[in-house]
Amino acid sequence: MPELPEIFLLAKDMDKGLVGKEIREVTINQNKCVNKPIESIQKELPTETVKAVNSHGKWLQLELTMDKYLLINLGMGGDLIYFTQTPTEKKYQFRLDFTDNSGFTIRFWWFGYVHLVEKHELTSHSLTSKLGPSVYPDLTIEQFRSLMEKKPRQGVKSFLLDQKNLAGIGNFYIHDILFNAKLHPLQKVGNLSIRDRNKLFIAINEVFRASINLGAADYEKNFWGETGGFGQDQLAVGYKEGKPCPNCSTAIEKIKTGGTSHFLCPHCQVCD
DNA sequence: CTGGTTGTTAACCG
DNA sequence: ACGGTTAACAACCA
Repeated sequence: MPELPEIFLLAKDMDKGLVGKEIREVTINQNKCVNKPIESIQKELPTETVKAVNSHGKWLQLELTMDKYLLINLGMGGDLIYFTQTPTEKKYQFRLDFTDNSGFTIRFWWFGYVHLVEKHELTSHSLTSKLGPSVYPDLTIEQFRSLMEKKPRQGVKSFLLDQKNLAGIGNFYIHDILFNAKLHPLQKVGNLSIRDRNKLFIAINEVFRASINLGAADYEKNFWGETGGFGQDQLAVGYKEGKPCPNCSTAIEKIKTGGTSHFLCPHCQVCD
């Protein structure tokens, strides 16, 4: 559940369901996803209690007692699912059991991370300390404008996907965000008018709000193991090569933008 | 068997 | 230094 809508909802559900629970046991089936030896994590985590769960972009942050933090990234596809007695999922890389016999399992489709850090290490943690602000729901238009002013030469797609600028946008939602703002992915940030910048800000909020309202992406599972209601049917141009643009009926094109492909309407989204 | 993919980083190039 | 492009990680699907 890699992008912001999925992680945002997961953090909310985890905060609702896990605060106050005490960790009894940790199971790690893939040592590459953790940042310390398995034995030291299994020694450190038990007796810790969950204080709060927050999200930052595509990262989950479990705040524990004793100033420890568990930082989780589900990589490219993956789920984190709650259980009350025994896990509902059979395959998992990471599992946490609480003293009340509930717990959760984490399964990565591709590579993900579960890092245990001290509070004072948060500012030096290489994977999260350089993240920009989450794009939803608290980012203001003023912050968004000043971030863009720092990167005038970057292409707008590359700008939005770079987590050091803004945290949370990924390759699934980027197509419709740029379509809603009527922008070409390779347009330089510095060439965007004030109106373009405002439209882009609104587009990000519209797309993410629409997905969150439907329970996020339908290709991922939430904390309770249920899939969301936002899928390709809810997208305007993403993954719709050859279908008519909902705005002007021109056939949607699939183009290469660097290493990834991008779906756009060649009539509505043009580059200067 | 081949190619593509919702994420992230490092290495390389101009 | 900066932005763009690739490869690697390694799992699943068409």
